[in-house]
Amino acid sequence: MSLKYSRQREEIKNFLMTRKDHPTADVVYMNVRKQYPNISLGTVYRNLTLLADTGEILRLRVGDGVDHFDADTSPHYHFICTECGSVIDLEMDNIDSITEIAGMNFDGQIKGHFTYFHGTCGDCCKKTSS
Amino acid sequence: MSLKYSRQREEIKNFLMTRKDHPTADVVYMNVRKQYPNISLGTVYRNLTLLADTGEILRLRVGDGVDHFDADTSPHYHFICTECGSVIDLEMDNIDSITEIAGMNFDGQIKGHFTYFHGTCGDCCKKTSS
DNA sequence: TTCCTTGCAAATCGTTTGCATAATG
DNA sequence: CATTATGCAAACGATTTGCAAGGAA
Repeated sequence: MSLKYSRQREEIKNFLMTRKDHPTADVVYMNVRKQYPNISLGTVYRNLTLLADTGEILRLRVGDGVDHFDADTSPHYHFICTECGSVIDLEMDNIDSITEIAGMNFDGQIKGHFTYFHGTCGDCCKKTSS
Repeated sequence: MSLKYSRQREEIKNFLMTRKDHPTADVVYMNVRKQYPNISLGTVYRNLTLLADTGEILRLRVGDGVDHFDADTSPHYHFICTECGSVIDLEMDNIDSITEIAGMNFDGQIKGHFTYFHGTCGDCCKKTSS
């Protein structure tokens, strides 16, 4: 089952690369529709899944019940604002050591971890204090 | 909107306290039904949400698309086996320092983090190697 | 009697899938 | 030509909700 080119998939990936706010499938759909008005939500979902499976994009499960997607596949962490729901990249030191810490008293094999931070983002801090 | 006693809620919480495998709402429903055959799934969901909101239980979003629930509200971490999907408690040192690390270059306010470890559990390691 | 809780069923939401047709290699 | 991708609509699974009736304070 080799992949064949598709303009839709290309456009989906291009759109994702222009955004650093980790859009949901629906947001991708809304935007790609500007270029391809006939594209269907199903096609968007199929291609997002395809791109995530091949490792070209990341599927983020931030805990709000909706999947978010990220074209930046380099290792990094995310922050979710509990006020406005925005998903923001964090620039921080590597914390892979926690995987070792977790494995110390565990008899299985730990391969990695999913971590996301939560709190109030910069913008929402200003709104609240004003 | 103060809470009123309900046998169903009591039984749901009691059942959760007997399990350390972090059941889903459906599993809770199946089991509580043994005591209360007429209980509805809706009631189970309503009470699980209620108990989670009051902090009496934890709602775990482990990334498999289904919510899991935990009556152990003491701070601890979870491991999810990618083979069998089981959710297991981890006994490990505190890693709250990662919240500080994450906050160093961030202008918002980080309140905490959700971390899930994944890999192959002890049982599945044995199965695979045999 | 007030108001929270229940059971039931219908509704919702995000996502997946079947199918006939279109596009790619 | 063989196969993958598409659009559309229907199907799905988990969870939520409206409502009339039941139970707690």
